[in-house]
Amino acid sequence: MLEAMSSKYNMLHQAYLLESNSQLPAGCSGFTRIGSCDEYLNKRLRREVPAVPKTSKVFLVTDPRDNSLIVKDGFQWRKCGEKVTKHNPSPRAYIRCSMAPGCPVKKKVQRCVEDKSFLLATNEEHHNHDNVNSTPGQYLSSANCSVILSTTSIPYPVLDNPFPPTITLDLTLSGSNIENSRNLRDVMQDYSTSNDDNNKRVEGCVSSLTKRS
DNA sequence: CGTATTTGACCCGCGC
DNA sequence: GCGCGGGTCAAATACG
Repeated sequence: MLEAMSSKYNMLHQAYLLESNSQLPAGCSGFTRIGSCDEYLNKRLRREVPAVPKTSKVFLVTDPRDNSLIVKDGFQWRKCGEKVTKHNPSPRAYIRCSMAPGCPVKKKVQRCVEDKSFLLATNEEHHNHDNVNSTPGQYLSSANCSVILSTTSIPYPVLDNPFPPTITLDLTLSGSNIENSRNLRDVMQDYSTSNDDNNKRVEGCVSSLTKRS
């Protein structure tokens, strides 16, 4: 995960530099344009469309005052279990999509050990129905997400976000030859220079996660 | 009263 | 084979 994040950030950084020099085609800007920038940087990377993974992990920041583990992304979720794991005193919630009968989507949500404002949501399977409340994968304002790191190529935009800035990093491994020119700490420090508190919280939480990985 | 949530028991996989 | 930890299930409880 650390390698993937570093790799993706490096590519994004290059893409940003290229864009700053007006070398990118129109429409290839912003952090949520990962796929198109990726292709622009290395068109030979993948000719064939990779299979959509059945599981994805979303690392997001929520309001610490909000104790709910239900991620408000437009879908209707039903909590079906809760478990306290060994390495984390915060309970892990097991929730299922109740928007449509027979929908196989399951989600595991757990708070970070060091900073309870961070949530790690693990999605399994895919919805067999449309989301009538918003576009798929869209997190709503009540989730209070300010940072979202995704292991899928699907961006997770946030609406009416009171905690700027919002950033989505694609953590999907696009190849085996990953070059790590920057470490994760650099990534987190660079992504925003306007909010030191957020940076410190992200650093602490990421380091706690990487210690166990 | 119907639906959602909680909670503890049970099951299963993995490591020793 | 046994114990531990994670995931699921279902009865009990809460809530609108």
